Amino acid sequence: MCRTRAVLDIVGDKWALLVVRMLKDGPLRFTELKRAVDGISQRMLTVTLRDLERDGLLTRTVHAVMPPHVSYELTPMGRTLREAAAPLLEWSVRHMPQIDAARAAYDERG
Amino acid sequence: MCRTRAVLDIVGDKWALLVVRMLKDGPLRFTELKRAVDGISQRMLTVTLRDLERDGLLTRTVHAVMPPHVSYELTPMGRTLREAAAPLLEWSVRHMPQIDAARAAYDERG
DNA sequence: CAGTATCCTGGCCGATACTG
DNA sequence: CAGTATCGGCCAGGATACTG
Repeated sequence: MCRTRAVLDIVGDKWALLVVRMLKDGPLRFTELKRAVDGISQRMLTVTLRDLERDGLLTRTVHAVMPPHVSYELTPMGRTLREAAAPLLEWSVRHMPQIDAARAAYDERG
Repeated sequence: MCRTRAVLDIVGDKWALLVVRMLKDGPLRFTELKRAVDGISQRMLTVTLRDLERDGLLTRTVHAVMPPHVSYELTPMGRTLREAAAPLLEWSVRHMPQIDAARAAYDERG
C-alpha cells in the first residue's frame, strides 16, 4: 500500500503547513502563532502544535518565568519540511485569483 | 486576512494531492484512478475529481462509447500545481521512517 | 500567558443500493 | 464503466469556561 497517505495525514494538514510556515524565521510563542495563523482556534493550535512536536518537527520550550513563556521552534527535520512545503504555499498564493475565476465560471455554467 | 487558507482547503487536501500526483503521466480513467489512489472510496474520488474540475485543475472528458469511458487530465494550471506539490510528496516518502521513530519515542516518554 | 476541560454540532466520509 | 442517491455514525473542531 502507498504509505504516503499516512504521512500526508500529518503533513498535508492545512493548519500544520501554515504553522510550519510561520516558524520559518525563528521561534514564536503560542499567542504570536495564534495571531499569525489567521482563523485558527486555540484548541486547534494546541492540537496542531502537539502533533508537530510528537512527529519531531518542532520543539516546545518552557521558560520558567512569570507570566509563562513557551516558545516553539522548528527542528532540523522541521526546516526541511518547511522547505519542501514552500513551493505549494507559494503556488497557493499565486494561483488564488485563477482558482476563484475557474470556480465562478464553473458555478455559472452549473 | 491570509487567504492562503482558502486555497489550502482545496490544495492541502490529502486526496486531491494524491489524485494530482497520479495524473502526472497523462490522463487516467475513473477506475484507474480508484485503483491507483490506494484506499480512496468511490464517493471521495467522485467528490475530489469534481472539486478539482471546478477549480480548473483538471478536465473531465466523456467519450461517447459503450461501455462509458471518461478520462481525467491535468490542465496547464493543474500541471503547475503538481510540480509545486512534488517536493512535499517526495519529502513525505523520504521522512516517513524518521517520523515514525520520533512518534514512537514521544509516545514512549508520554 | 498558555494552556486544559467540556460540551456540542455540522459535515465528512464510508457503506450500500441503484442507473444510463 | 462511471457514476448518483441516500442514510447514518463519528469525529473534527468551534465556543466557552476555567487554571497554574
